[in-house]
Amino acid sequence: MSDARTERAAAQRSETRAGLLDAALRVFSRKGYHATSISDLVAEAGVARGTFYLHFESKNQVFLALLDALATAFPTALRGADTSPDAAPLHAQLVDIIERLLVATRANRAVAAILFREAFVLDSDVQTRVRQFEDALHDWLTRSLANGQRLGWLAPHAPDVVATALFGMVRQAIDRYVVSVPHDEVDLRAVADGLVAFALRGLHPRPERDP
Amino acid sequence: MSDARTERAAAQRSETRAGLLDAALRVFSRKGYHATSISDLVAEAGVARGTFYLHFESKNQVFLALLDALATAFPTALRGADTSPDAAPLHAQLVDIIERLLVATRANRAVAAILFREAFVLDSDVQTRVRQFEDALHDWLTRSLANGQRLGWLAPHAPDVVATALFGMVRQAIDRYVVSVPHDEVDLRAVADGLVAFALRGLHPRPERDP
Amino acid sequence: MSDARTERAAAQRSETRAGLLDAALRVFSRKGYHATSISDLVAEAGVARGTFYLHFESKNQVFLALLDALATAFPTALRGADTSPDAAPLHAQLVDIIERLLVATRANRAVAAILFREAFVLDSDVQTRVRQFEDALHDWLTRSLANGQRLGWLAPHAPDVVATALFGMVRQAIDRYVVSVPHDEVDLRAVADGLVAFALRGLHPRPERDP
Amino acid sequence: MSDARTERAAAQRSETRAGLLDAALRVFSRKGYHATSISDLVAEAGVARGTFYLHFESKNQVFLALLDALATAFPTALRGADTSPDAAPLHAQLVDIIERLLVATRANRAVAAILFREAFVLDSDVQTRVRQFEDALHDWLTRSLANGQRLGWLAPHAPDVVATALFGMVRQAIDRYVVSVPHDEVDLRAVADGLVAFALRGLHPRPERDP
DNA sequence: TATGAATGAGGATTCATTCAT
DNA sequence: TATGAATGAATCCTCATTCAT
Repeated sequence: MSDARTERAAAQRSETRAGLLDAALRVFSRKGYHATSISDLVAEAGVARGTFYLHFESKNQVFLALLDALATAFPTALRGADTSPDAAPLHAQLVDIIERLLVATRANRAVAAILFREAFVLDSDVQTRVRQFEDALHDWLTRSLANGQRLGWLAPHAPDVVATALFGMVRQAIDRYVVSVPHDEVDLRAVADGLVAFALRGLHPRPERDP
Repeated sequence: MSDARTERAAAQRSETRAGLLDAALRVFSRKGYHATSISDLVAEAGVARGTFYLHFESKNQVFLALLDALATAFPTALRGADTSPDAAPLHAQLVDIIERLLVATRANRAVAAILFREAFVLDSDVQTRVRQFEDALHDWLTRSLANGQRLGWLAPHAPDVVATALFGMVRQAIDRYVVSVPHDEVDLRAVADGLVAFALRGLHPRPERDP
Repeated sequence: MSDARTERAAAQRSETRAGLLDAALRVFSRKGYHATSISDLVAEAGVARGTFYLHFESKNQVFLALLDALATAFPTALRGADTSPDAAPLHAQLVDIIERLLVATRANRAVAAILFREAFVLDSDVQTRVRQFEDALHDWLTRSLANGQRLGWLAPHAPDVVATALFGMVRQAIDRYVVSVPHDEVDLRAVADGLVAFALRGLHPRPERDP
Repeated sequence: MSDARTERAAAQRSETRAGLLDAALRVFSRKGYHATSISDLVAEAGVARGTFYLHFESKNQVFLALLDALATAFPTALRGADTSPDAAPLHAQLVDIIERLLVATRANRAVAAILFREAFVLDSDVQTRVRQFEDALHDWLTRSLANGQRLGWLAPHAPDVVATALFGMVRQAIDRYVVSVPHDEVDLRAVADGLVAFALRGLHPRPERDP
């Protein structure tokens, strides 16, 4: 009974929670995760200190909640890429994927900044989660590379090392062209194109092109 | 006057300082920079709290002192590489340089760990210093690439993006094969070789090899 | 919304603050300002250390808050004096004013003690405030004396020196008869009378009275 | 035996002690007593920290040693005044005494500053000594005044109050015209003259002068 | 006697967290 | 559910004092 009242309360509750997440995003962007105190959070959100603990156990849980948004945005963005065999050639497909990745990250710039720069001051359980995600990604990359080599699609470099290299390339590109840049003034398609071109062709001048 | 006494005092002083630096290295490795308190430091070094402040102004200064060791080790290591024109071919030279870089980093693993993982919780002046170093390195890389392209030695990719990619590759390799690995069980020459091969040739299977 | 809760909270807050001020008054009286630590304060008030910083920024702010009480009591006390032209003769009026001054000071004995004895260990901004107040008072006294001399009401002594002397007289009287005396056992009217008599007539035996 | 060596050692010892006292005077003048640390003292004196404790038990003892100089200078200065019955008239004699007092204080300005402004942060035994000195002076003044009144030389005001007033007058004059003034730019004879004139004649315009 | 490195008690301050309302 | 005053553990840092040389 009194469903209306219950519903209303639930709505208000999730509103408060959303307000806290919004505020967190803003303060984290401004001061960084580590330098932000619970006081800063509740002040920005305009709620009482105690209210925070009704919704989150700790600052880490806030970050995890924000991370969920990123974790959702990523697959969504990538799912939009057309990877069917008869679509664009490999190069264009890869550029498309990388660009979507960069754009999705830019939409969650503040979270990405924490993830890349302050992961090590997060609680150890969050660190574990992040590390697991990275490991999973690295393993998937390594297997994909090994597979591509077996099929003759890729040059036969050490898969583990190349996976590491690819991961580092993209990570640094995100840091440089997305996280460190205050506004959306970088052409991410050009960046994606440059990365893919380099990753596919390498720095060696191609002798066969000369003639 | 009384040089003997003065000398002995100075010796004792620098011994204590060295002990503090050693202890810092150990505790930072174990708990991370941010999670380490001055209490932890002096407990590990076996000196009184006040003694710390006799030698360092703050935890940041300790890190800077440790960083100096790394900053010294790097050029020394790289100077050993033979980069004369008639030495080994480019590939072998690059492998040599990268390997020396990785080895030198391994010798200062704890400092590198802080540098890569916790740079953002260091004092802003240290952050500035680190950022300046990275920027200088990036600029040098970019200019070198542009130069190599003009001379026809390198493929014409976007220099800024490629510099970013190269930086990220090496950084991630250091993180994965040096910092994250507790003991010296990784063959860094193999890693260096893999990185250089990938960076020079790219992932594309080489058509000219097919026939 | 929920005015009752907010009001109650505010009441509790100002109660705690008052308790801290009360405690401060007691401890300052007992140990002096400089010798009192924040620990002493909170122990006397029976609150936690952190609570102190919820209400005051520093020990200095506590003193300033106590000083406000004195700064309020003074004008109030003096306003009670009847200084209309057709009231009592000058001598009686002056005695009344000085007595009210001494009584008001006695009601804030602990603060006066700090003000007179430990002003120089207070923060420099408090020192500045105190010094400004003293300077203003000295200037007012000097101008009043010069004025009285021009009108023929006062003997033609050097106004600046006499202002200094008057200030010192009252100050020392406060120190001796108010601050240094634990209880209210001094007849402040008699003190005021003695001061005024001396200040008006001087030590010289009055020749004209002899005959 | 070896008297020469012993003597030389004693000479050096008292030289070090004198150097510390000199340094103390300088630093106290610059930073005030309370704000001066032992470190400041030994740094200014150019000796080691331990050396300080070979000569003084504490900062308080340094101040006491400096106070001795003042305690010696005072009687010396006053002894120079000609107080024989057939010398100058009372007024002139008093001016002479007060001026000598002010001048002697000016020669020991730094010590006087501490005495007047920071007496309450000194050790309790020093406080006791200072208080005893003040009490003795007050008692002597009171007795002298009572005596003068009995002999008809002085007007019959309350001796205790007048003693307090006189003490405060001089004290404040010292504070204003000696301690607070950086250089010797005040005409202390004029100040002494103003004080004595005021103390003898009072503020009341003298009716007998009018005709 | 002089040195100066080391000591550690003591003080200030912050901030995540609790709990009565 | 929301509030916000209170808590107190944890941390940084200073400085008078000691003591081996």
